[in-house]
Amino acid sequence: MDEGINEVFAADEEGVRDGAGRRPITLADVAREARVGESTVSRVLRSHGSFSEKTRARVEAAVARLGYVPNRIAGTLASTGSRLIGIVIPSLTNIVFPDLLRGATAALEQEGFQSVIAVTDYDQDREEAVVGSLLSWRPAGLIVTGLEHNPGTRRRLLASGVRVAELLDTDGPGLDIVVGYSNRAAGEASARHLAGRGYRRIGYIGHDLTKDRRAAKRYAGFRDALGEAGLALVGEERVASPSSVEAGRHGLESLLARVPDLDAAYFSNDDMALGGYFHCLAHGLAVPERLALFGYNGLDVGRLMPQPLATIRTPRVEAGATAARLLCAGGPAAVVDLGFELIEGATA
Amino acid sequence: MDEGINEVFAADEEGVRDGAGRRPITLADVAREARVGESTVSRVLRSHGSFSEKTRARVEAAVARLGYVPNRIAGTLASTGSRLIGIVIPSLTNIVFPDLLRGATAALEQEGFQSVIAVTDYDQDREEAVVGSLLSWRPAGLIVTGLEHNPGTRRRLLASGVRVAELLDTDGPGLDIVVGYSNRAAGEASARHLAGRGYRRIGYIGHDLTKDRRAAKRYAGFRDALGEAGLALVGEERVASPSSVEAGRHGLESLLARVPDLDAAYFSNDDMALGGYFHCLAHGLAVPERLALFGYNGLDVGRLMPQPLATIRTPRVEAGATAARLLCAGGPAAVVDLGFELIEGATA
DNA sequence: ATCCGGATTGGCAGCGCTGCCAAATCGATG
DNA sequence: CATCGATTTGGCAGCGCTGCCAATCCGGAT
Repeated sequence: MDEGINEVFAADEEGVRDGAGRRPITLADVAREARVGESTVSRVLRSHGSFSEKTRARVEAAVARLGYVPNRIAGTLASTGSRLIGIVIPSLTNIVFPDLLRGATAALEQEGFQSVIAVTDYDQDREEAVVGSLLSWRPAGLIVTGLEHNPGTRRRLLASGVRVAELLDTDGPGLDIVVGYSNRAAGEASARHLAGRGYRRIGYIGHDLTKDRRAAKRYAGFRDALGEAGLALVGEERVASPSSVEAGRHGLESLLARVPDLDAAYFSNDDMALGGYFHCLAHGLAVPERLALFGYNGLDVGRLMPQPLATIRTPRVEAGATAARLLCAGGPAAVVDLGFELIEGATA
Repeated sequence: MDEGINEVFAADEEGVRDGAGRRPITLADVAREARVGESTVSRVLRSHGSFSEKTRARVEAAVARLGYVPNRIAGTLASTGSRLIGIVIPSLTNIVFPDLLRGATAALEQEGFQSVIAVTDYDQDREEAVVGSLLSWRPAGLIVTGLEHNPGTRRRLLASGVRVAELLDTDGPGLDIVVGYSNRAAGEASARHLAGRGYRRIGYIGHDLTKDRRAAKRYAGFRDALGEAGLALVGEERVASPSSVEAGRHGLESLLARVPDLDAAYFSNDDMALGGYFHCLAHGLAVPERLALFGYNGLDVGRLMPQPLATIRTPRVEAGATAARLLCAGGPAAVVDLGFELIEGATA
């Protein structure tokens, strides 16, 4: 009867895989198969505009028969706005960024958006490059991490006219939407907590602060609040590598070698603190009697340690989700401070 | 002189942000500004075909002056193959999948490809949906996790004619490219190791095996190899939740309540094992004398514990990178077994 | 039977770019 | 100064879809 269906595997009878010679099926093929116009097929597939029930059935039957998959590349080009959101994160090694992704992609999906992800390795030049690369997909919005960007990145972001959400930091001016919490205040809160508990010989173990600006802000806040309490860091150890359990363990070891009478250690994050805890366990240092430990992020693992880690819980998943929703909603520029929660734990 | 440059912020003098009225800059604008043809601009920007040095300079100047960002949506539609690879992973909560992403995106970027990521939450129906969604971007290839897919997913994958790489499992037939290692063999090796060390009352602590098929294969291999050694599991605990430190800690606690004389615990992965280790620490159970622990994945954290975790290191980053390279290379279907490495550690 | 308003439908011009092909240009040669 | 091959360039037809607009259809009112 109809030749349409024979076109499915046009010029390629060899079945599975190797569609080399197979012409891809387009909306026009579906229209021909269903004996309706192209725009009708388009309307039915997007449930947009009006069409009769009978037409819907015919189109859907044709789609099923041909195994048609709409081409979103073409769809996006033809329509005005894209349904894409670009997400730029510094790292995939630290679980906080997958957390952020998780919140964002879940919310995005609900709104019918797709996300494209790029990783900068904490390098601002790479950030500029990946922002350029993401912008070339003409996204409806961009989610980036932190407020610090090099001038090229800022220029591109601004010039593109694309909505931008900056995440996980509220200490400074934002470009558009800002969702997060104050890293500075988190550092301060940590210092006040340790000082209030009576610790006096406090040290810092951190990773590369020139790249991780948020960790640098926590460090600054911590130092300042310590100063206000009449205290000062009695020692610090910065490892050159990214944060890790290993860096925390070795960092604490080095610091203790130099400052044996340390009574509390503030770590740049929970991974580092976990490493420090392992060092204490391995060397029989009583926590927190001999040495108190304080982290940052509030990872699950800290809660499950024999002694729950004293730390600050940050709403990472929520930040991703909130940013995604705000971008989709298209409201005005805004700063959303989600706050953080100090967890007393048992290590400090 | 030339009106081109005045078009940059056409109809919008108010500067920064809110490009509402601003007409996006297209390749045609650049061509006009540089006083060359569109195809010349296209050639220069892609360094493809031939053009004089003088022309290159003029085009680049025009691009810089206008702040032009190529539109890859249009570029992809116009050219034949896309430079997109879709990546489907079950979860972002477990660090192994970000590891895989890391390897894949790094390799992909080097080859000039962009990746689009989707998460299934270990749900085969969601996998089918996200595969469909990714296919609508007409990717050059797809990276999926595992070999088990529901019939709809397989059909879509096959029908699309797109290259597919299935990762982290070699125990079964693949669709096209397969990169990973045998989970079954990993389970067997773990069992042989424990049996060889003289452990006799061995238990299993795992998460939801109906969803995580690879963990199920390790479990099966473990049981079988135990059987060959004349042993059997003396108890097992399956938590309904996804794997986590918490699940491991509570799982071991429950199991020990039921089987107090357990002498070794095999966990579905390192996160679970870490939880188990914490339980032992918290309750003063000597490891490995009173209870031996064995994990899976070879996470960094296991290596840094006071006693390094006995586990199996899996090449996750390498698997991602290898799959990406094979997809880009476009060679024939293949199975690449990257193997795994048993780490003796000190907990078993 | 005729007319009317709303529901439904099809045609077609782009979206911004690439790929093809023909035209123009250049430089060296006869 | 004409000629020829190689290099460089521009024009334009799509890629597959959406959005607009005009055409058609339908059922009830006149």
